[in-house]
Amino acid sequence: MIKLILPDGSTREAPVGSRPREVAELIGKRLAQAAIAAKVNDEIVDLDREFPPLAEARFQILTDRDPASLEVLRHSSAHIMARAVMRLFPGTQLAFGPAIENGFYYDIQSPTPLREEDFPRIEEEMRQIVAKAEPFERFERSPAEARELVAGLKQDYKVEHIDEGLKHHPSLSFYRQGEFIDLCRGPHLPHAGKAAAFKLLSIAGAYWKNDSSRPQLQRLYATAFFSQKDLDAYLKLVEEAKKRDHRLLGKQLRLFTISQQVGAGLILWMPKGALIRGILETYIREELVKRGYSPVYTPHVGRLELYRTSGHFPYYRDAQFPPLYCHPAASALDLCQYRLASGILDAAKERDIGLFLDQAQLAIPGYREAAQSEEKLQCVHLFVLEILRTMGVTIAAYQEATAMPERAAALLSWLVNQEGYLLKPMNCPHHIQIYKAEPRSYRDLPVRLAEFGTVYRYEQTGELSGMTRVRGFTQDDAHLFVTPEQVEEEMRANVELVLFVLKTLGLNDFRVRLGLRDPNSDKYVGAAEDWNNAQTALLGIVKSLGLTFSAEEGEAAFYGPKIDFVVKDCIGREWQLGTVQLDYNLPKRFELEYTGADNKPHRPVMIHRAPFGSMERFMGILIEHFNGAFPLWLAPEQVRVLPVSDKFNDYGKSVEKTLRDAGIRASGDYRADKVGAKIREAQLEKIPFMLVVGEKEQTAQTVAIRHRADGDLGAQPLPPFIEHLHQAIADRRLTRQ
RNA sequence: GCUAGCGUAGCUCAAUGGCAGAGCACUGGUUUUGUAAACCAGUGGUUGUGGGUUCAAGUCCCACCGCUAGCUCCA
Repeated sequence: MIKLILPDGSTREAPVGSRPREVAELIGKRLAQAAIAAKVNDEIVDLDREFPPLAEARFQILTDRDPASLEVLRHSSAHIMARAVMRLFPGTQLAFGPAIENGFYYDIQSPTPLREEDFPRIEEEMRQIVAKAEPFERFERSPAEARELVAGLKQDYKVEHIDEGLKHHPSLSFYRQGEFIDLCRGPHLPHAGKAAAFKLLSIAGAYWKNDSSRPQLQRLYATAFFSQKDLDAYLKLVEEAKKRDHRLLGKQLRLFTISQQVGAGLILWMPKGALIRGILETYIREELVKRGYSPVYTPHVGRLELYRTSGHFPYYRDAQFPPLYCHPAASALDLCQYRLASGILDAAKERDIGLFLDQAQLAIPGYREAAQSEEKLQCVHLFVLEILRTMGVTIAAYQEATAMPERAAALLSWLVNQEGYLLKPMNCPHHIQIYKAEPRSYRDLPVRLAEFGTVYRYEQTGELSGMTRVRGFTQDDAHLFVTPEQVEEEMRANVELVLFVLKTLGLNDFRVRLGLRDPNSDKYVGAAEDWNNAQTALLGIVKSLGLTFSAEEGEAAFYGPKIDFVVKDCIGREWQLGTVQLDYNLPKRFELEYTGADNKPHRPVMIHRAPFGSMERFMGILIEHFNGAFPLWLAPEQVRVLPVSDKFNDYGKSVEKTLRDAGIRASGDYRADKVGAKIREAQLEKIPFMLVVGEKEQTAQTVAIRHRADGDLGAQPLPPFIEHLHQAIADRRLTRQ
């Protein structure tokens, strides 16, 4: 017998080999009917799963009121969807089909690609399946039997998955639903009839096992609820959220624009957006001065050699605007050098570099057809010789070299002597040169150099998105050069600065991510010991500040670990805003020093940090956060004066002038429109205050105040109203009161 | 970059392969207005770009550019 402890504390005995469903029936018929799944200790299991051989366990029947049931429903809905697709598109291969935050998906590969037009048919087929209310039956097989079973079903991805990941499991579970059998861990609904409300949402590509070198499948996104009412409410919520989209509001409120003529991913800040940005910059600049930062200015380009030294140019080669070389042959030779230096590559890397060379439009004769070996390098080599000959360039060391690495080195030594520039992808190398411009003593540290530095990164086309992912952006950047002893205090102060900034703007819905190195990856530079020290230091800081955070391997920068502040946009995508990063690597690469108290040279540690992250992304998120209704201190237009008719335009203009003289961003609407129309327009522009002026106000020398959210607030003389505005602005108030 | 979809006036959207349209905005006029849209008239287009099929292309085909969703990437 197993002793079950129910949520209310009561206990029940259940024989070994019995199932949750039987217990539910004993408790009550209605409960058994409403049951979706059960929770045994902390595990969610099928109603028909035998109890494990335990002496006692916490036990709970889950109904559609438990949030955990929703996940079960969605997982089962994924099976139902896959079954429907299999019926309509015979020969479809199935991959993974999990429940996700607001629904579920299934990755599939059908002989004919699915399109959104197919959704109604699929949904209809799903309804047919649901109407039959067939049970989900669980059974187990050994890995070898399981492999045979899925191979017999002609499910190649499932076979591959067993071979790659599951073959060492003692036993694998399957679920059968009518003719449909799927390898699956479960748990599932008792029967398909419980899947009351579902909707297919979108279709997109997704790589098999999230690996871009593997085949790309079709991912069908959908969602499911226990009732149509819940589904409708969810869909409505999504629709409402989409109205906050900064791309939409940015256009409506004329905050920014993107022109195809200027280029994709390049933000043009319109006057109103620029005004808000200016206020934010002033705000943070004042804060930095208080905190001992030194503002600096540096150019938008730098010598290539600088970025070779920092590592940015070679490391992010394919995510940068092409280098600007003065010599006409240098761009081509640079690409050839890059390829030669890369050596012989595996298939995945060869594909990537091939794509990169295609994108750079470097057509090396015979390269594509050449075997994946020394042969490809030979093509590059012959191409280099051709360039040297036709362009009249002599590189003696190259011509003399016999081995490919030697040739790559010879080319590089020619290239580094060429005049070449890079649009700066990072500000740190420039700030480092300012640090190096004078000898530094331990007494000078920390040196804190701050700049609104504009950087350029050639993001993949598919990544560009409004203001949140762009190709040119301005970081509210700073680099701190500190002694090892100062690291902790300075890191802490910067994390606190980020928290302060977020709080000022009411951005409370963020998460903290501790980005750590993936020890199995080769993409990180620097000594393991430095990494460990840095990571331990960061961990200590987030812990001591009492922040809830998630430590994530593989999320570090290539030169050091970081603490990121991540928020969600209106459609639920996550974006990194503020960041604080620790770096032992660049000080080494640039041989930074300060003189210690012992009169000997020491190496400083660098901290990279940006509380907003990028002005563009921050602005995008802020637009959505405020739904375009910026608080008074940020509103591009704070007050609009609305004369009731043009008889009162003169009085309106005097009110407007008084406001402007008091430093308020005010305008007036003196068109021959009714006041209702003027109000409507000001409301749509989300202007915080409207001042209606007519006969009464002119006579009494007052203004009738209307707030965009709170409506008519009655008449008041101008001076106290201005005083109120001044106070709210000074306090950076987020609400009217 | 990849998969799927999309691109018509400043904005939101119409238009069986058969004369490119509406509303809003804008301009001019009338109205003199009291808390979310007064009325009349007018301007506005090489249908993203370039090719092709066709008697005829916004519509069909190809390439490129851009946008959207997701995947991969993200200093």
